[in-house]
Amino acid sequence: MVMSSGTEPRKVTINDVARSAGVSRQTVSRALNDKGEIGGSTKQRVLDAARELGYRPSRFARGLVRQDTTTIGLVIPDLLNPFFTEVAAAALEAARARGWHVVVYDTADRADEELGTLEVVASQVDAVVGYFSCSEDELELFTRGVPVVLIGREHHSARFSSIRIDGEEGVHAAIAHLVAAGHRRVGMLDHDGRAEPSIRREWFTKAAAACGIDAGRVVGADQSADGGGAALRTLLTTHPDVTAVLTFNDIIAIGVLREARRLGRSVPGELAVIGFDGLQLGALVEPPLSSVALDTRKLGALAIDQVARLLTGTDPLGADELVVRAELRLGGSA
Amino acid sequence: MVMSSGTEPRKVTINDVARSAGVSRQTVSRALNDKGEIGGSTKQRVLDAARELGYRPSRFARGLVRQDTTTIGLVIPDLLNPFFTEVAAAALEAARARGWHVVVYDTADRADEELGTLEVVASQVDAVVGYFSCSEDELELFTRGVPVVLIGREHHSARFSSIRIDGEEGVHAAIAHLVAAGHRRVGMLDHDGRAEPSIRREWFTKAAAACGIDAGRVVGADQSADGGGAALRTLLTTHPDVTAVLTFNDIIAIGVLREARRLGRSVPGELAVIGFDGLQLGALVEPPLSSVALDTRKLGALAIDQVARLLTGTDPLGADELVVRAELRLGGSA
DNA sequence: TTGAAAGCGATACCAT
DNA sequence: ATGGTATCGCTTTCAA
Repeated sequence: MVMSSGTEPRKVTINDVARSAGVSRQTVSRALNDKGEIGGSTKQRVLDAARELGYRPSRFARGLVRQDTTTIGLVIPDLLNPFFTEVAAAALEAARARGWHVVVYDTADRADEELGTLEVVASQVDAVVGYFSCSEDELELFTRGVPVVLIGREHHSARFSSIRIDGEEGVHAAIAHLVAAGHRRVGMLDHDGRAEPSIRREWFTKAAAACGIDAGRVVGADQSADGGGAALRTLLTTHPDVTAVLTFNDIIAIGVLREARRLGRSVPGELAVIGFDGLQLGALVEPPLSSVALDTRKLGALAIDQVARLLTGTDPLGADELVVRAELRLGGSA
Repeated sequence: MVMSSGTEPRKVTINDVARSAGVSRQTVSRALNDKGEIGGSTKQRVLDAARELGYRPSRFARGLVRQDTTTIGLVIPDLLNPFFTEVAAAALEAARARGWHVVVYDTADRADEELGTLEVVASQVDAVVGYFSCSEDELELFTRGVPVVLIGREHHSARFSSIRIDGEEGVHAAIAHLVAAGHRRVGMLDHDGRAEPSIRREWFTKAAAACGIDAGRVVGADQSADGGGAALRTLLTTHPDVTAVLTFNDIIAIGVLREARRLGRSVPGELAVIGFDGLQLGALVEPPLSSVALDTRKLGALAIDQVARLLTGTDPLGADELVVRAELRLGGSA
């Protein structure tokens, strides 16, 4: 265990162990892998030699010959965002159940570095799962050959699978709930879309129409609690008459709750709030957040399941099965 | 790109590409790795063939020969716990800066599976970082040869490094702050220690003594918001006279805030609350949580830094440098 | 510019 | 029970 001073601790290989124990490589291999067909004393001698030398089998050499170990890459925009944390935890759990390894990459919302990351990721894993902000063409280019499963984003190329989030019914239920409670002027805090309005906003618009209320009170919000607070102020300025608000996600909603408190506006009395995502975090705030809730565990599990099918070649799930439906979960904020 | 039906999509190797392009393996290698010494047209032909066949270099074969790519294993008890999320995010960021890959393992607080996980982890990575509940002997046994950096836990064996969390001053500041505000009966919600009281409780005891107040009002709490709420009830039963409370961590403190609200006890008026960890989450609740705050980014960065030293053989940081000091950060809850 | 051959570090298959 | 040899897929070194 003592290193000869001045020497680089060069990697100890199976050959070193074999030599030291006075046996052949294969015997070493047998001893270390608990295969039978080896004498007890020999085995012990090998094990001792291995420990003595501090031998660690190379995962590369091993992976090269036994083509098992599956590793998937999980790409997340921001692990500090509780929603992604939940998805990541779910994916980790599902992968773990299969004995897979998961390399996590937090792209830190840096779209500029995303492609570079993606290329590296793709070269290191058997499949990629997650959220990407780049175009499909770019995705395709930088993940050549690797199965890719997108979460919460539609795909057009057949190269990809995606887990769709269907919040249409849930949002409808939310709006219906608000309307039933007497609300007529319901606002929405959408996310700060770079371009088009979000699909969640479309659900809002549709539900509003179905419930016979106006859907024009919309402002954009940065995806953070602070962003939610700021957006609420804007909304109350541009549309002082709103009595309820639906938000793009729970983080924004939580910011709204906080801001409402600061403004002295009681929730749900003077302002009803419904978020989207159903984060566990929503139960910690006051009042507990009502939300169009997603089953994040199912989200992660589905993604991993689809990866498994893609990897093994067994019939992949169809688009209709790759859906997680959101449903209204009442807290106390609406 | 069309697969002959009925055939297993057997792995495409560099040889297939070489054959298809009518060149040798090494030429293919050159083309793919952007080495010079290759004709433009040849290169293009190879690239085309590779794309055509859907060729992906084996990461094992590649890793075997160029011994670069470093992968570290991050072991976390529960990714859904915001504290560990923050640490994980920090470690990911630090690793990313070095171009390392991080395989994340969420042991889901299952001590029974931890050793098995550990053994697998150790065989798949170049170093291991994280939180472990097993003994050092077990750790040593199941991570033979791999550098290990423990976070927030002392080590005795020289085999390990650890990042120490020093909250002594911070806790002292917290207690001093409470005492200065007139509090004399300060309780503590420690974690539900399996055995000894936590080190954080020791800090509390010490600080209380220094400030001349009693440190006997302590009850254990499960590490969750609900646990914090329940513990507060217990505390108020056993020690109805407390006017302030320090908690083992922020999650517990947040549960306390919620429970206090339910009990109609105003914070900080009728009950001052100070947590530990300084989670970002603390800013989202009402009132914003005062906390003995840890620099989680530094925590992660230090761990990764030490791993780097261990891996390269450059002088590792000493125990005195592997410390993250906590400091009191006032929110509004105390 | 290209190719042949020699590893990288392990396991598997077949002898003995 | 043990060892020899081929092999996994790729890069590097050295010739041509």
